[in-house]
Amino acid sequence: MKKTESFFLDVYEVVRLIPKGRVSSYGAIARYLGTGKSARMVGWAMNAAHDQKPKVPAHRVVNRNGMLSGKMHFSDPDKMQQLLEKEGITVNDDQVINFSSLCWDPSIELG
DNA sequence: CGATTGACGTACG
DNA sequence: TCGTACGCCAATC
Repeated sequence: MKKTESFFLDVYEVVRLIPKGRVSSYGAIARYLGTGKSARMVGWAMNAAHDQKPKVPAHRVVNRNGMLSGKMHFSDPDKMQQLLEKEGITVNDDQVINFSSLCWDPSIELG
């Protein structure tokens, strides 16, 4: 069984579940998937998210600080912030404002 | 097969 | 508050 593959798909699935106008963190997703400390694997999965047919809203995934650490990996660095602002999320200095309230933790929201 | 890297997070000083 | 160090695990060199 391709463990890594299911892990990637699982990450994409969770990311798609992030409601519009909300954001999540790599660590929160990692913990929900059971990887726990391996939040890097979530980011690594995101690296391949561009190739996914169902478009993955990777712009809704930021680090635990609410900083757009992955903006540079988008087609255009500013695209990520534009998408977030388009959904009603305020971004300043590559950082999500009021992130604490906007943080969408799957381990909590999904139960 | 060993060393390096990385869209992270926590710990320590 | 900020910078450095370490762990985590898979992919890449």
